[in-house]
Formats: sequence, structure tokens, C-alpha cells
Amino acid sequence: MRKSAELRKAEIVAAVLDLADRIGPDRVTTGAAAAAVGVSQAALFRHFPTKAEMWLAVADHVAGELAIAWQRAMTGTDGPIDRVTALVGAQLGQIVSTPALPMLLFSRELNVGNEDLRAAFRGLLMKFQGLIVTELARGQTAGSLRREVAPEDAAVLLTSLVQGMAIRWSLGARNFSLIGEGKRVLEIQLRLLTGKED
Amino acid sequence: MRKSAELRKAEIVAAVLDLADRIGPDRVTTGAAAAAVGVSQAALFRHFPTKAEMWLAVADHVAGELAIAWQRAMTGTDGPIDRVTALVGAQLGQIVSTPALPMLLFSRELNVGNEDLRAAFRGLLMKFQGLIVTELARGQTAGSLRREVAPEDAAVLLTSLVQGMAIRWSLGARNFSLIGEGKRVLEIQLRLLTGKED
DNA sequence: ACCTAGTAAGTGAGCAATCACATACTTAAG
DNA sequence: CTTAAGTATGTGATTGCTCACTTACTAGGT
Repeated sequence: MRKSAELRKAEIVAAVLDLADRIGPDRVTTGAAAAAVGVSQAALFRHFPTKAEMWLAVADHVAGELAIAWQRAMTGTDGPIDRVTALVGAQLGQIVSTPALPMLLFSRELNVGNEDLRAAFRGLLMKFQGLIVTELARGQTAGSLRREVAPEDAAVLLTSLVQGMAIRWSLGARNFSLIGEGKRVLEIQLRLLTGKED
Repeated sequence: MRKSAELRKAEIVAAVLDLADRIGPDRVTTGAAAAAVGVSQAALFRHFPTKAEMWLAVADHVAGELAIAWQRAMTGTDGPIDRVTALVGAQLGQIVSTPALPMLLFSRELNVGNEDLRAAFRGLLMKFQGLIVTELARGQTAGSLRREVAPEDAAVLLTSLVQGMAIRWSLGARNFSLIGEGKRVLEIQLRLLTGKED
């Protein structure tokens, strides 16, 4: 069947993400992606000049989805601590709906000899970290975060938590709710950071 | 030059780990590993029947090194909190001396269709987690860990910290001292967990 | 008529694994 | 102590396979 290029590209990107989750990013071949979409392998190269460009499109898509989720988290909440909770929740939600995300971020496979892609993903991580630091700093001046912990260090603890939970979920046959468990542990960490004993 | 099989195997394992770090585990070909050792590609199959068996030997080596490091951490310290510090420090040290470790542990590439290897690495993670939980539980009965945090949850926070720092170090061109920064952030987290304000 | 999305059939490169053969060590007999 | 047989480690060439990417050609939409 013939479809518009835009639609096909989106289909391909979705298929690549799905395959990356199931078999690992580096095992995603052009043939496998094409078969998942239902076209010939050669058809892929109508839409992307090289496989590397295809991955860049995937990165673009992921970056867009993350930006939307972060935006929603920021506008839907008041107060720094609530915002941090929402940001972490958004991140966990994105991981659940795009389970290949941790592997894409953490596997060097894709990034070796693909500097653009590497930079794209690193930029995403740093942006998230930056949002968290900003909110924590705001929280500290408002008195809701312990004074003796630097916002940067607290942000490291929180982003590590997301990564740790994601990896645990990814490796461990996904036998628990990432969002549920993540939020539970996040609350523990936030209680430690705010000093509240509620 | 001719060498004993034992020596060669060790050389190959070391070369594989080095290559895995530099180009990514999945890009380690038998040819590349052989070249790194200085023998022909065919020679590899004198020492390992298949490439998969070669990776199992790598896993064995890594597991041995980790076990030694943990053992040293446990016997060299008294008191639960010091032991946790030493265990985390040992883990960070192993990552520095075997930088491919996080990728091996967290990348699904190698593990898909290689269930033995996957099980080997997952077992290592669980063993580490178990050691931490045990020490934290001991610390809690001794009163040095806050009562309201379950040892399992605290262990998740601590192992996540290791993973988060390792990933940050791995992605970020290694432009900081993993051990130095890791221990600094670990101390912050431990202060939060113990409730000590020293 | 003309572009656009598609295809079938390649091409060359890189891969794990095999094979026939070579050369260094080990061991046991004379 | 020498030497011949046997074994352990190594090699170059090759095989069968998969991959990204190309080329020549085709059909649907406007």
C-alpha cells in the first residue's frame, strides 16, 4: 500500500523503537524494521538516506515526546517539590511507553561512531537534570529542601534513582510496576531530602 | 609466539573487555579480539569453541574480580555503615578498572539469546544488592539507620546511585573521578539515611 | 506526463566458524 | 643424550551467512 512519506517515517520510527526494545538497539537491522512496517527492505532507503539518519529521526521523536511530557509536568503542578515529583513521574511514564529508552541512553553501541546521536541523547539527560536542579534550588530557598545538600547533588540522587529503577525494571523481566515502585521510592528519597518525617 | 592455553585465554578475556569498553560489547568480533591479542582469528577457536563461550569466560573473570573486591571490602571494615561505604567503593573501583562493566551489565545486546550470560550478570547484581541489604538491616537494628526506611529500599537507593554515577561517568567522556565523586555523593546519601548531621 | 512511494534482484563488505596444514613443545624409547 | 612420535597451539584460505546500501524498473496519484 502506498502512504505519504510523513506517515511512513513515523511508522518506521515506531517500529524501530519497538524492535530496539525487544531485541536490542544494535540488532535492529534495516530488514527487520522494514518487515515490521510491512514494506521491502529497500523501501526504507526511500525515507532515510542511511541507517544512521534513521536513528537520528528516532532520537528526534524521542526528544519531542520527552519535551512534551516535561512540559506537562511543569505546567500541571505548583511548588518545587511537586514539580520534581511530576518530572520524575513523567520520565518514568515515558520509559514505560517507550521501553527502549534506557537502552538507547545507556548503550554505547549506537553512539560509537555516531557522534550526533550521542550528543542528542546526552543533551536530553542534561536538560532533565537541569530542570530538576532548577526546581530543587527554588525549593531550597523556599525552605522545603535541606540546606546542607546542594541542589546539584540532590539532582544526581534523583536522576540516579530514575536510572536505577529503569534498569532494574528493564533487566528484571518487568515484573513490577515501574511507575508505582518508582514513585514509592521517590517519595522515600524526597522525604530524606526535605527532612520531613510525615 | 606460542603460549600456554591458560595465558592465552586470560589475554583474550582482557582484550575482549578492553574492546568492549572502547567499541561496545556487540562490536567485539572474533577478528578484532584476535588482532588485539596478536594472533589469527582462527586461533581464537582453539581456546573457545564458540564466541558465546568466550563471553562466558569473560563473565567468569568479571565475577571473580567482583567477588574478590567485595570480600576485601567486607573483611577490611567493621560496622554496617562502613561496610556499605566499602562495598560501594569497591564497586566503583571495579568499574574504573573494568570500564566495560556497566555496559556488560546493563546492555541487553549480549543477553538476548544468551540466557546463561544474562543469568550470570543478573546474579552478580543481586548478590551485590543482597550484601548491601544485609549490612543495612544490621545497621538498622544497631540504630545507625533510620527506622522508617526499609533496608531494601535504602539498598535500591544506594545501588541506583552506583549505576547513576557509572552511567554519568561512562557517557560523559569520563571527565571526573568516578571514585571521588561517587564517594562524595555516597556520603551525602548515607548522611540522609542515617540521619546524622555531622 | 510526471513525480512519488514502492519493488526485486543484486553488490560488496564483514561476520563466525571450519579445514587442511604447519610448527613449536613434551614425552618416552633406544 | 638423542631422537622419533605425539600433542598443543597456531595459520591461511574458505564457507555460508547477514548486513547496509544500490540499481533498474514499476505502478498509483495528481
